[in-house]
Amino acid sequence: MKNTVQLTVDAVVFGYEAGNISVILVKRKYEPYKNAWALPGGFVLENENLEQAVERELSEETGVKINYLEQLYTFGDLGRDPRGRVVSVAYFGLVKPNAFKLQASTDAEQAEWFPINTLPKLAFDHKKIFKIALERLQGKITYEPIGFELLDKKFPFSDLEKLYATLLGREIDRRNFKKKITSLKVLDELDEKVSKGRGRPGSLFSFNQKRYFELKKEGIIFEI
Amino acid sequence: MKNTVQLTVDAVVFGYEAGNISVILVKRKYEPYKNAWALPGGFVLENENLEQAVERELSEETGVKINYLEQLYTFGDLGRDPRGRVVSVAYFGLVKPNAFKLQASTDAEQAEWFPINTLPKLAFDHKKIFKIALERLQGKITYEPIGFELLDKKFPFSDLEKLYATLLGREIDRRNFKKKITSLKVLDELDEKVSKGRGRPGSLFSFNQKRYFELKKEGIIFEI
DNA sequence: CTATATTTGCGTAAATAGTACGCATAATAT
DNA sequence: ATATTATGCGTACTATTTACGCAAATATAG
Repeated sequence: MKNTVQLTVDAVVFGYEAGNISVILVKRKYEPYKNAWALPGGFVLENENLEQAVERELSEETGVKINYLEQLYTFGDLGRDPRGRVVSVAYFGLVKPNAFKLQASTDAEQAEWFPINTLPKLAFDHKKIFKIALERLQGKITYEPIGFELLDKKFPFSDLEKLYATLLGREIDRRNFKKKITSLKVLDELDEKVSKGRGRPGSLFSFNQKRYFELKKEGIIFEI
Repeated sequence: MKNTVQLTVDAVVFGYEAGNISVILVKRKYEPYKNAWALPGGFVLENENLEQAVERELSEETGVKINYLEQLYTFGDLGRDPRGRVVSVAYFGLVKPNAFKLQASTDAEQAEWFPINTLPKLAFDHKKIFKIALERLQGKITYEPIGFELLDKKFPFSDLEKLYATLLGREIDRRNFKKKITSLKVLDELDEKVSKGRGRPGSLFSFNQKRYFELKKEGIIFEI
């Protein structure tokens, strides 16, 4: 029998609502790092795949319904966990706004959304994992469509625009942005209008799923 | 003590020479898959990081001097290894042509370069790992400069052109390609000329390292 | 009730980048 | 000499991106 290691999975799950990008953290119940905030995750069981492990841990610890999940990176440095050689396979997840409500009721392990610019101190090397996940999120928007996994089923165009502006960290020209998105033919304009208080009410849009996943497969290059 | 797994690293190392992209394979000496070809790799020792493990295995099994190495993906499905629960962290590597000579002398484990379109049957799920690595290689050339890690220090422009044509799997217009590369200011034209038998001799070029890594950092979008 | 602020929606001109070629030049092979 | 092969430079055409003007529909302040 060869030298063995303990294997965990951790998830960086992003959500977007009202111009804010947030991430799910859980408060640890046990040592090490008892009471510290950490990414949801835990040990992989002997009869489950890595993806199954992440989904199980997410459902146990946060109750959130994940909309998109992909492997991010594997962290295996010596000394990253005081319990010994623990290697963690990190995942990257996105959820839709309605999942925001779910977590409020789930207090089993105390899970909370934190806006990404006001994170508390994190356990283990989770700060590093989070940073890499954020880079991935920001990188993704330049080479594939994003939004379907983060926005509600129906949304005003300005929601999509704000999502991009937030992720890019700068303003974008609404008119050119709309032209670009329109040329991709990825949005369906609905008949409904919605008013957000002041200003002219706007149409609601939804993603055309077929077209959306076609684009994702092709790998669009999306220069805003 | 929690449930544990065995941890391995595997490397998909690409090299490029004379219009051919090749990958290093080693012939297995022991069961399982004795005498089958496989990606170089092996068990991670208890006192080394993942990167150290790949570099050690590569040097032990192939003697090749790796020029670039990044983590690719982690494979942890149940049943991927007959020895039990073995999780493999795969790496993606690139080497320069001069490393081609090195391996010829290293027969310890019998390591060989195989052109990527004439691979033998591979052990474990290494075919799948290879496929993902190849996609990564092909994907990389559209969003960051590539070539420095694969070409000799000095090379005629046609080498770079052929590399791109090979990776893209189609012909490219030399004149437009040169215009594009020139506009990136990433090449230094040397005074030397080189003749390849027939045809007009061409200047030798070298990558401007400073500029090259700047571009890589920015993440260019490189539509050929 | 009117004026102003706010947000959406449509359009057009200028600048930039990408594509498709033509053709001269410098070597080797016949 | 003449053909063949590979390099090198240029130019016209097309598509995409960027910058910005302005009208329309609503809420709110006075």
